[in-house]
Amino acid sequence: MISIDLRDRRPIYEQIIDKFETLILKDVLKENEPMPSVRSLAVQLAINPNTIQKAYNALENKGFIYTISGKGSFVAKNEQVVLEKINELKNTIRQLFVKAKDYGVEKKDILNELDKIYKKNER
Amino acid sequence: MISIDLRDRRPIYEQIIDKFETLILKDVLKENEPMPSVRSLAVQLAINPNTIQKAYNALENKGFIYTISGKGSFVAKNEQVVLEKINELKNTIRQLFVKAKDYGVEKKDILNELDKIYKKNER
Amino acid sequence: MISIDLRDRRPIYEQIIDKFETLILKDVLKENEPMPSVRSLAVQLAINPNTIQKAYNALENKGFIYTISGKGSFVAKNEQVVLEKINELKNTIRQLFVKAKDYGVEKKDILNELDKIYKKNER
Amino acid sequence: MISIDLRDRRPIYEQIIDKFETLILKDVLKENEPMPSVRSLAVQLAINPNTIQKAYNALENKGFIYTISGKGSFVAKNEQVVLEKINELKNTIRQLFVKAKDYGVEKKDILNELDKIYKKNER
DNA sequence: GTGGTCTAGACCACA
DNA sequence: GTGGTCTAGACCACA
Repeated sequence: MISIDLRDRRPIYEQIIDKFETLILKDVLKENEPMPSVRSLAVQLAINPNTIQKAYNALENKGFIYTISGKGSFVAKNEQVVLEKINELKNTIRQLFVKAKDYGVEKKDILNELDKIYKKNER
Repeated sequence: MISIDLRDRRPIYEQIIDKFETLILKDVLKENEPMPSVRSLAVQLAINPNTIQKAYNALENKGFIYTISGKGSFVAKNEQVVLEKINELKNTIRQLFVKAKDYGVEKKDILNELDKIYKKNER
Repeated sequence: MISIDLRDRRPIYEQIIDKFETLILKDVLKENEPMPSVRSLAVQLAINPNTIQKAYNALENKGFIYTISGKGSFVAKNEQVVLEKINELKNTIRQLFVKAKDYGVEKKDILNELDKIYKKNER
Repeated sequence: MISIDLRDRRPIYEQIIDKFETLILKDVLKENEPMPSVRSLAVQLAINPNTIQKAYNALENKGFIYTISGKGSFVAKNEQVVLEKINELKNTIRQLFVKAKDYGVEKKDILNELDKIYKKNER
């Protein structure tokens, strides 16, 4: 489910956070579903448990998971977190549009990219 | 011309690289124009010359500037580098479109953002 | 494994880059093998860690090693890098052949040198 | 006759030395022929006269030119210098052959390169 | 004056 | 422990 790219320049715990955020936002991991235990994931990825713990703590702080001590961690996915994340994404996209315009990229080129992803008559 | 944001989490030398890349790509700095000297920029930004040097080396490796030892550094801006950079930008944008679709963002929302930057009837 | 020649006119960091490139291309250092840590190599060669760091950064940029921050650096050796390096070498040799011809060196003299290295009936 | 590549990473005076050595060794500049005056070359190349002077001094030290004060510099080309230079070149070539063998380049590949320069039945 | 290299030494994030 | 960044400061070659 989760894999780590050692060649990736980002720190491991950040990659883990990112992977789980994506899985939760894509609804692959549903609300209240149990997260893999810190230990099992550490073994599976051949990574120090401290690193996994650090990632889980961050995910909890951000509101993506909740922990019941003695039972484990579970997917939280409150609606507010999802909206925040989507807004953040829109902002990033808008900034890149500004950059693109500055560099002389034409509007039609971007529309072209957009149509590759959202097919022609899709919403 | 150049300023450093100490609150920015990125390292100083990376901010400098980024600033100059943008200035060169936006054609604010024209081909063969002299770059500020390492020392003068270091004084102006109140930063150690080694840090500036590191940024300039990276800019030279990437093909944005060329250096004549004993004379200074100058804007290179070969066409290939510009095209590469623009392609890279388009790729990033496409990946974000995929992410947006995955998260359930609708096409019209993105078009909306696009029209904020490239006004309605602009190319 | 690695040694520095202080009489060599090339800067220290360049010598280090060169030594490791050779070890990797000769397959003395195999893929994914750990590189000596920056600090340990600095102690061993009695050289400042910054200088080693500079060499390792260059090796990473060139694709010879990859770095996991907090864990260390490892031999990358992707096939493309090897091929590039070999091509570069062939080009250098060809240019020297041109120079030799210009200077009036005869073909048999070069063949003679070649046979000293690749023994008579070797491939 | 002479041109400088500002993008070349080698110092200017070294490029000048190299260019003249080549011209003399190729017999383009014949013995006792006058060298361009320091001033005229400085103007022509838009370079500081000190830099030209430094190159001429080096060429004189190496035995490629001789100077008659008040009259100018002239091509020397003594036979010994030529032989030294050719030997140096052969050594460089031999070292590259060793490197090539180490990297797994086959003998026939090098012979192939050689035949590109010295046509098939040439001496 | 200009860039290039190097040292000594510090502090930080990450594993 | 490991790499990454940065400072202060020195010395050198080159123009």
